Amino acid sequence: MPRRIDWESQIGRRLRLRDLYVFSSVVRLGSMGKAAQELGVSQPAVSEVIADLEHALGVRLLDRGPQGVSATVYGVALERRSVAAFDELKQGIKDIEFLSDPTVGEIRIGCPESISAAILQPIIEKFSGQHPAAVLDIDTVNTLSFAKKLRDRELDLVLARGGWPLESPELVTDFNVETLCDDELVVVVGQKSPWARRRKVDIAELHEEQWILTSEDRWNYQVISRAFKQRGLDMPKIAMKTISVHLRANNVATGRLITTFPRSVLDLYAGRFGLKPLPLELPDSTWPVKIATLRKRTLSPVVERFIACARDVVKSKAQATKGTNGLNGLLAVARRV
DNA sequence: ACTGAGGCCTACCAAAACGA
DNA sequence: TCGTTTTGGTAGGCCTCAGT
Repeated sequence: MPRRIDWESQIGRRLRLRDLYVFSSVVRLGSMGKAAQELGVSQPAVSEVIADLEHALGVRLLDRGPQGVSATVYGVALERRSVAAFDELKQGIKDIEFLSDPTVGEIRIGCPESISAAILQPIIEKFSGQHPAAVLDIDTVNTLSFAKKLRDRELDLVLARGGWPLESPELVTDFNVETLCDDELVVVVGQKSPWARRRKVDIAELHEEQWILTSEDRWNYQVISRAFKQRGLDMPKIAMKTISVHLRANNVATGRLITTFPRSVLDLYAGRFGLKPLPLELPDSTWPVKIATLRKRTLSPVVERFIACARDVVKSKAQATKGTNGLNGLLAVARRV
C-alpha cells in the first residue's frame, strides 16, 4: 500500500505544472518517445519527469511495454484530475480576458436540433445582441455523446430534454441539471391529412397509419409505445426512423404520414410546413428542456451570463404568453430542480 | 540596497544497457 | 526490434551570503 502522500514535502514543492503537462502528453500519445518528439525534448528527459512524478507520489503511474506505455489506475486518476486542473487554468485565463473585456469569450454548447431551432434561437438572438464579441460554438449533432463531452470539458453546457443520458443514475451525480422550461410531446399530421379535420382522436385509431419516429431508445418513441400499450396495442408500423426535424416536417406535410414533435418545434414549423397537432392526450408527455453543467466546475463569467440570459428569455416568453392558450404551458416560468 | 562569487538545482543531451 | 531506463556529462538559472 502506498504511503500517505505528504502534500508539503512531496507535492507542493516537487510536483510542477510542467510535469503534469508532460505526463498528460505521454498518456495521450501512449509513448514517452512520441511525447518527447511532440514536446521538443529528448526521450530521457520525459522518462525522468515520469520517474520523478512516480517517486513523488509513491505509486506507479504507467505500465511500460514494448509498444509504449499505458496508464495504471493511479495514472488514470492523475490524468483525469490533470485535465480538470488544466481546464481550471484555462478558465482562469479566460476570466482574465473577460475581466479586461466583458464582451468576449467562447461558449461551447451541446444542443439537439429540436431545441436549437425553437428554444436556443431566441436566447442566441438576445445574448449575441448583448455580447457581440462572444463566440458561440454549438454542437447539434452528437447528442448521445453530450454527457461524455460535458464531463471531458469539451462543452460548457448542454441543453437537452428530460429523460436524456445525463439523467441516467450513473451520471446524475456528475452534473448540475436545471429545468429551463416545460415542453410537451404532441402527435402531428399535415393539414392535407384526413386526421387534420377531426375534433377528437383516439390513439388506437392511428394504429394502422404510417409513422415517422426516432429510434427505439429515444424518449418520443417510448411515449408513443406506452400510449399504444395502454390501449392494448403493439407499436404501429414505422415507415421512417429519423431524428431530423426537417425530414419529419417535410414528409408529414404530404398528408400521408404521422409523427411527433415537441410543442415548441411544432409552433415554430406549423405555419411553414402546414402542420397540425392532433387533439389527443399522450400519457406522460411532458418533456421539459433542461440545462446541464458539470458539477464542481467553475464556469467562466461569459457562460454564467449566457445561462442567466437563457433564464431571462424563457421567463419573459412565459410572462408574454400567460393567459393565452397558444403555447399550452410551454415556456412556463423557469424553475430550478 | 546592491553586487558578485560560489554552490545547488534543474533541464537537457548522447550513449549504452535493459527488457518484453 | 522497439521503447524505456540508466549513466555521465554540460549549461544555465536561482539562492545564499559576504562584502561594499
